[in-house]
Amino acid sequence: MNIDNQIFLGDCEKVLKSFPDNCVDLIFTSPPYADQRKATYGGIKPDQYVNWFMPKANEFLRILKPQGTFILNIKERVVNGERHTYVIELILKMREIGWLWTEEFIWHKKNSYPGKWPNRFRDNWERLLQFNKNKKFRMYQEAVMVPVGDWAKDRLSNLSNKDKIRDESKVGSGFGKNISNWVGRDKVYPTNVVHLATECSNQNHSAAFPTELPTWFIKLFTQPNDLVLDPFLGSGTTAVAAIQLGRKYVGIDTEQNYIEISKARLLDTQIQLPMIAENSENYQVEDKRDS
Amino acid sequence: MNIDNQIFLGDCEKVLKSFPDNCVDLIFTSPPYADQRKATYGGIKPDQYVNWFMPKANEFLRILKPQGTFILNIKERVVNGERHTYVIELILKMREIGWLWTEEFIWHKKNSYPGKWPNRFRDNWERLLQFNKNKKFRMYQEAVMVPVGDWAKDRLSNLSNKDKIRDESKVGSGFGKNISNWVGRDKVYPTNVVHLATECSNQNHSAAFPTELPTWFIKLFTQPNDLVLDPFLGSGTTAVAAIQLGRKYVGIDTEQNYIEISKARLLDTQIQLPMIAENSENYQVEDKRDS
DNA sequence: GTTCCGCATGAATCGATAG
DNA sequence: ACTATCGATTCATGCGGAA
Repeated sequence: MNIDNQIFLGDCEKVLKSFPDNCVDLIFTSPPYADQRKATYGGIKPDQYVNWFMPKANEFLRILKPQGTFILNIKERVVNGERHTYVIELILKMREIGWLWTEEFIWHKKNSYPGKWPNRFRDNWERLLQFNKNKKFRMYQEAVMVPVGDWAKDRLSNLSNKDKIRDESKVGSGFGKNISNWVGRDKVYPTNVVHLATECSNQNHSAAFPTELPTWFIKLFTQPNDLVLDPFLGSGTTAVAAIQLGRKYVGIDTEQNYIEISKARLLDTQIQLPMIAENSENYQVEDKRDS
Repeated sequence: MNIDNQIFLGDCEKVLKSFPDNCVDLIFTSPPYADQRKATYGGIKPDQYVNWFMPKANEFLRILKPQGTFILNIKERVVNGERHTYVIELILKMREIGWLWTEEFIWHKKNSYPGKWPNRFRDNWERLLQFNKNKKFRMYQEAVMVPVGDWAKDRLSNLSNKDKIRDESKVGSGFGKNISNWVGRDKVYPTNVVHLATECSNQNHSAAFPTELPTWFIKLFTQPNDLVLDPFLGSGTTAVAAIQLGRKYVGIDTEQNYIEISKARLLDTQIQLPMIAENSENYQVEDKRDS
C-alpha cells in the first residue's frame, strides 16, 4: 500500500494497522483535547483520556522510524478549578510502553486577546511533548537558526582580552575560549520556547494551530522527501506545512468533512507552491541545512 | 512564637513544626532541584526527589491559610538524554495528600544558559506550579495589570481586523465584544506566561531568580501586611520582594552563610525603602488594587 | 545627565576518559 | 557495567565605568 501524500478516513488506531513498521520520519499532531461536553469533535472525557490514547501511542511507536520523532501538541483542560492530570499521566504511560520523553517545548502564543476569569488569567502557552524511540534521533538544528541579537555586533567587532582568557582564570564554562568562531556569525540556535502568533492566516478554515508550528518542527526533524504523519489531521495544517517544505505527508481523520477541507487546502497549496518557492524564506531553508 | 519577618536556620520540615496551622498567606519558593547545587545543599538524587519533598509539602499544607496559595518554582533535569519525571510525579503526589493543582505558570526566560548539544536546544523556561487548599483562593488580579502599550505591541497589534471578525464569528461569545471592553483602557490583564530575565550580574550574591518573579506573585496573591513564606530562602530574594511590597516575610534555610546574605540584603532593602516608595511604580500598586 | 561599551556570568548538557 | 570528572560548546543581559 502506498501511503505517501494520502489522506485516510477513519480512526487512526485502526488505519495505522495497515501501515508497515518504521515507515514514518516524523509524527506531528494535536489530538482532540479532552472535553467535558459531548462530542463536537472527539469529545473524550478527561478521566478516560489516557486509556483512549494509549493504543494509538502503541501504533505510533510501531510505525515511526527508529531515528524519528513524535511531537505531541497537547493541553490539559481545567476541570473543576484544577488542571486535569491526564497529560502528565500520559507521559508516564508513554514511557512504560517504551517511548523516551526527550523534551518539552513550549509554544508561547504571541497574540491572544485579553481574557480574565475569577481565578486565572488567559492560558497563553501549550506543551509540545517530544518523544523518541532512541536516544539518538535525527535533528537538523541548522534549519531553524534565528538571527543573532544586536549585542553581537558591538561585542564581536572589538574582541576584549578578558573574553579570551576567561576560561583559564575560572572554573566556569569558558565562553571566551573560541571566540574567534563567532566572528562573522549572524545566526544562533533557538531555544525550546517557540514564540509564534496564534492565528492562521487562511480564513476558510479554523485550525488549532498556525502553519508555522508544524513548519518549525518539520524543518527541525526531517529532510526533504521525508514522510510526516498527522494521525489527527483536522483541517490539514500539518500536511500543508509538509508540502510547502517539500516533504511528503500522510493524514488520518475520523470526519469526512475535515478531510474535504484538508484536500481543498492541499490543492490550493500545491497551486501556489511555485510562487511560495520563489518568495518564501521558509522554502529557501532547505538549501542551507547541513547534511 | 512570633514568626513575622524572621529567618530561621534549619530544615524547613522541622522548623515548620513549630508554626501554627493556617498562618501563612503565600508560600513562594524554589527548592534545590534534583542533583543541582550539590556544592551548597548536598544534592538530591532525581529518583529520591519526590520522597524528599513530600513531608515538606505536608507541612506547607498545614501552615498555609485556607485561602492562601503555594507557588513552586521547579524544573526537571535531563538525565540520560530524557527529561526526568520527578516533577510530574510530584504533582500527582501533591494531589494525593490534598493539594489542588490549580495552575501552571510558565517563566519564559529572556536569557538562558548558553549551549548547544546534538539533541537539544537551550532550556529557556521553568515551571511555576500553583497549588491551593481550596477552589476559592485570594487573588488580586488588578495588582499585576500591565500598561496597554507593552501588551499591545506584543499581542493586539498582531491581530488584523479580519482576524478579529473571524474570531468573533468562530467563538460566538464575541471577540469583537471583548475587544471593545479593552479599547480606551490603559491597563490590561497579563497571561500565565511571565517573561523575565534571569539575574546574572549581582556581585554579592547569586540569586537563582530575579526579584521580579516573587514580586509578581506576591502582588497577585497577597495584600499589604500579609505573610509570605519561603522555606528554601537561599539568598533571600523572596523576602526582599515581600518587604519592598509592604508584606511580611518568613524565611528558612539550612545554610548559615545564605542566612547572613539574606539578612544583609534585607537590611539594605529597608534602608532604601523610603526611596523606593517615592519612585517605584511597583510600590504604588497597592493603592490601585481592587478589594 | 545620557549613551556607549567592556565585561562577568547564569539551577546546562554531552561525550570521552578515568577510577 | 557503572559512576565521577573534565573539556568543549554556547547567548543575552545588566552593571558600572568611561566618553
